Amino acid sequence: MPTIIEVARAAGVSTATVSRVLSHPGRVTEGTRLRVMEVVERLGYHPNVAARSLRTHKAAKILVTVPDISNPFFASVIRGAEEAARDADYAVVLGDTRHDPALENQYADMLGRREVDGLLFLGHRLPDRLRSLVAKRGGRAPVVNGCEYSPDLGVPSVHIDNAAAGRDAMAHLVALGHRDIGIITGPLVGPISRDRLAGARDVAVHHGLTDRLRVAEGDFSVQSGHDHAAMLIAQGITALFCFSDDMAMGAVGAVRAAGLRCPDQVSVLGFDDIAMARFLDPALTTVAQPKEAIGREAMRMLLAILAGEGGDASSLTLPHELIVRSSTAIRNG
Amino acid sequence: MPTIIEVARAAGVSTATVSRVLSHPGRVTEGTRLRVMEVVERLGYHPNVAARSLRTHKAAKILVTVPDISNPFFASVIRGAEEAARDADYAVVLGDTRHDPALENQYADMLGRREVDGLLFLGHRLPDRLRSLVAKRGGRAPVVNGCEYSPDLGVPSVHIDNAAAGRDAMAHLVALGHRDIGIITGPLVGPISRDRLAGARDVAVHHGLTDRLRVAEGDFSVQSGHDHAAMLIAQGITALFCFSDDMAMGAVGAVRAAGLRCPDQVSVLGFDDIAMARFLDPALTTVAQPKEAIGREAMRMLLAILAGEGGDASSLTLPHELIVRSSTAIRNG
DNA sequence: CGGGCCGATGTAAAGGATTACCAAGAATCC
DNA sequence: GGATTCTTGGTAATCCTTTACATCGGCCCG
Repeated sequence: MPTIIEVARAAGVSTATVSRVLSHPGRVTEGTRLRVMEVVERLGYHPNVAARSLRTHKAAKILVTVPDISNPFFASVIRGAEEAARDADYAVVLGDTRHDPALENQYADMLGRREVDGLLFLGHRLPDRLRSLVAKRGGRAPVVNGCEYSPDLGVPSVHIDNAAAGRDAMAHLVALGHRDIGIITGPLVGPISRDRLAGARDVAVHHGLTDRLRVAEGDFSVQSGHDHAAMLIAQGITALFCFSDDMAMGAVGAVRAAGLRCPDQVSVLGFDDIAMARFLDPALTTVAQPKEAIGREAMRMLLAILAGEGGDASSLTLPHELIVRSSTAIRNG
Repeated sequence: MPTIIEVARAAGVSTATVSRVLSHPGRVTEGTRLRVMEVVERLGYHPNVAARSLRTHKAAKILVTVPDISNPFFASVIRGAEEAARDADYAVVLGDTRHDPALENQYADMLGRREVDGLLFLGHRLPDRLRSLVAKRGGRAPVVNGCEYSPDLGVPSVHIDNAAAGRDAMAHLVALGHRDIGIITGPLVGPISRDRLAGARDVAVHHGLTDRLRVAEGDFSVQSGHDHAAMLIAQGITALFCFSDDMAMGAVGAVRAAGLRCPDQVSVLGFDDIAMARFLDPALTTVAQPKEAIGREAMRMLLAILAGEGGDASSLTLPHELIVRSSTAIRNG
């Protein structure tokens, strides 16, 4: 493992020149550049990142925390984030927090240790440790949120218009003639679910269905979708709006388990449009989110903050789309 | 951002003592330990990782590369790996290589730059850059593979017995009376698919079905499962063995699209037992892999190599299990 | 032809922690 | 009580790069 000193010696130049060849090629003569590069190749030299990081105060790493990596929605967001990071020569450190605030804080400490340059968090909770940092530096703190939008957090974020999405979904079910509608939300501590629910409620109110709306709080997992759906079906709903495709999938299972058919007797509407949604039976009607774009744009926003670009970074709303497939149908009877 | 020097000054000790308090608490008196810790807390001191890493030659990071993070199987493996890493105070750097050898190599360079201490790769390709390293250090190189098993790679690995799994799955279909069986493999360049296929072939040969077996090479994605299944169905098969649940899901869609029913006219058998397999319609018969355990054990193996424990690390085979649900049934007519 | 400038390169000082080695005081033993 | 061993903690070298500043020619211009 050669160091810059050995390269310098072998090339007959100083370490400063070697460093410049690698980091600021424009600052050296073409001749020396070639001479040094030849030695670099021959010796297989790679600058030691710890030394570089110590000197430059940059880690070239971004921490991405996610509440549940086995949720395919988050996996896609991460993919987008990773791609954007790589394009800018940053690496992604992954933190799977399993919805655990203690783990979220533990990971957030990496920012304090300067182990990473920034944090992109996909949950809804801003780790306690970061409160003061964000309070002090506001939109200039190297912290960005993906998916959730809560202005009071003081952290820029990339997301869809969840209230509008909730309205669109609900309006679709109402338009199909459904009156007894059940909703399975995600954790209501998060603005995502609250906004979607608020949107859905708007539509219910507008159609005088306020009292007939049934709401259950799920956790985005297949299992919770299944369990809550079973309960709501027993209460006589004819349509279910689930805040994730995973839960919708569980709900379809519950419909069948109850001896009913989807969409004939119970319509099910999901959220996210994960890859397999179209291949399910019935193919899932769902609200598509631009998953990779959310990750990509959130990462870009974070990198822009790190580069000191622009004014105070603010939030970005990306478009969603209701995709009608076969899991929703006109109310039967 | 205080440094160790400021802490030392404030506590009235030398930097060496502060360092010892933090890294080797046993080497100092309880009294000084408390005194130093008090200052550490008060100042909010965190050791700078770049400096530590420069000095100790350890990055406390492991690179995990995955061909496709949006594949739920890999997501689960990563979750297990991340957990094991965290338990040992290592962080996970994520590399989504998208099956691209160039990206695999780019990520592998992180090992050369000492940016990470080890590599856990979940694909089937050992990056070129690592060839010589592995050739030289064999099982002592900080490189471990998850899922795939190829002895000729010279890299320790954690996996199931894919040949046996292939036999089990095939035997199940044959026992149900199927004779015209189609197989949709993953990329055949990888040993996973080759081993499973070999196992399946064994059973076919044993039952004199060699000539009736139809094999198509997929890529584990839902879409490829759908497309290849459509083709095989047209050739008259009555059962399909897919090497991933995603592909099985696509295959079930193709069965329906062909106007047939699963499992009545075409049985479909998957692989992995992803979370939603049981909630699909029909609930998927599949070969379960201990996904998180694979990740966890592979990470532990890697950490053991880094700790210099044990002899040459070798491979570990974890148990698989055929889970019979409703997507496979006795051959009809 | 001399001074000023500019571009290319070298010199050396950070950057912040760990730890080998050493010194000094305390405990132990005969 | 003096020699010896253990503890405890300090001194300072070291890990490897980056970069501010210094230097040194060469070139241009008056």
